[in-house]
Amino acid sequence: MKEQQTVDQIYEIIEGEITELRTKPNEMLGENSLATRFNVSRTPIRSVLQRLQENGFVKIIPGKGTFVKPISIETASEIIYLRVAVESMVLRDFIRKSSPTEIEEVRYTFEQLKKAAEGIDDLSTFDINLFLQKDLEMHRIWFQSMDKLYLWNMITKPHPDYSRFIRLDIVGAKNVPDVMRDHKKMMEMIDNKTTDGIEELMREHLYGGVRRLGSKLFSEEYSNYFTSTV
Amino acid sequence: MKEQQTVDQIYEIIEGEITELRTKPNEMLGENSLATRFNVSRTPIRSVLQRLQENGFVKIIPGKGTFVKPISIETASEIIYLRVAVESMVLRDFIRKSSPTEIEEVRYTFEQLKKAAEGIDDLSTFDINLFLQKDLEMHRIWFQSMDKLYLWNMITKPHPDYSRFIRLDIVGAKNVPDVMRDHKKMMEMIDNKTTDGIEELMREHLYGGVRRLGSKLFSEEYSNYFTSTV
DNA sequence: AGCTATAAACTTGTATACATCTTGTTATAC
DNA sequence: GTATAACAAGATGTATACAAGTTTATAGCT
Repeated sequence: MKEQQTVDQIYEIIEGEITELRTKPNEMLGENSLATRFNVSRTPIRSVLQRLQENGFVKIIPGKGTFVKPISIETASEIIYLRVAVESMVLRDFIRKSSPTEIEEVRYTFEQLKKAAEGIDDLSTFDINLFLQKDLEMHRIWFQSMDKLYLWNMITKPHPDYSRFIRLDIVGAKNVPDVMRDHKKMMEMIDNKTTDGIEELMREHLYGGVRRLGSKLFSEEYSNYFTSTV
Repeated sequence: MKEQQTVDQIYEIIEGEITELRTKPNEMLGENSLATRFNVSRTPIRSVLQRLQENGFVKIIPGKGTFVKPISIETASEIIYLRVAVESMVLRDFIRKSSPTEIEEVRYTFEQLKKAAEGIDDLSTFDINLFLQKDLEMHRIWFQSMDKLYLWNMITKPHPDYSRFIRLDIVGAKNVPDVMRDHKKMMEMIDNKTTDGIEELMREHLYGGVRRLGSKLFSEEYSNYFTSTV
């Protein structure tokens, strides 16, 4: 039996291409062309496309075709709202209930993050991926300490609207100072064991990328990536 | 072409049976037997089973069979945690930003809920489904007013662990006073425009069903419904 | 030229034969 | 009686032929 791996690999490839906006919204994904491309029959391709539809990446229209769904700004915004709500509560719980060992773990990651951010003055050596990785890890530790790893995976897994929306923001070196400022405040709250204003801080932190997008969304180039009601 | 409806109908039936614990955890769902039962070929059945796997209801093991996944109490608990976080923030935002019209809408539903709860003294006329419906509607209005209907659907759609977990709780007339007490407090907060203690109230409200379960979970009858680490 | 109708070339949905893996049984050697 | 090995039955994975809907193109009529 051909390994089940095949279907998973194909799924990852196509989902990645949609998320990275290489295959654009409203573009068609024909079963036959994909079957030819991956050198398999239509059966495993159909399996992949149905999974993609179940996760909201495409819409299958019988007799017509399978199409990449347009991006809904509203839905993306609601996902961010979700993250603010959950991450605020997790961080609040972490500040209240975490053990000294867990706090040390966060501080260690925070120091690594600071170190990664220091290189920003010399762009030739600055490693943006390392920075983003440490950023994510800090958030993850809070969830892990509070035994909420399932939620963490639910929040960080690819959401069709949110994932593509933030792709449009250039996550580059110029955002590093903002991120560092927010994380410094969070670290202070952990040290002082104060939880006041966490929600506002988390809103600022997570909605940051949205603000930076500005009017770029309404340019001709991207206008037909989105659903009607922008 | 046979209507796509067929697959959706079969999916709803099987998912319902799993959620209602009629098909029990670890039970096998054979493609052939299901194909015979619904009088279709294996193809649409496979489509259904793959969707069920994508949503976490079953696990497909090639060459062996498709099995209903056991319930994870930890995951169910995290879903409740998620609801507490999101609903707390939504209600807080509702209290801060809602218009008089929207408040009137909530009050109207609350009055209907009270009316539905009054019949509890006479169990012959008491309609538990009407009560639960009005309960849900009150929560939904908050989300709708804050333009968070996508989140509402995400939270209330069937989660394999959470949905089956709360099934074990007898959602009966005896819980009505608890629910009414919580909703009364929420209505007061809306009237007084105070948000203090919302999170604790929401924890009490949503974790209520869990507490009532008690040691029932560890009885012989149910013990093998769950994953190892209870 | 323009409009209409028919057919041809797409699309996805379904049924089925065959391949491959797992598991349990059964027969045979010891 | 026991252990091992071969086999049979049943499970999902894949490829393919055919069914049915949708769009496009083309031939023909006005």
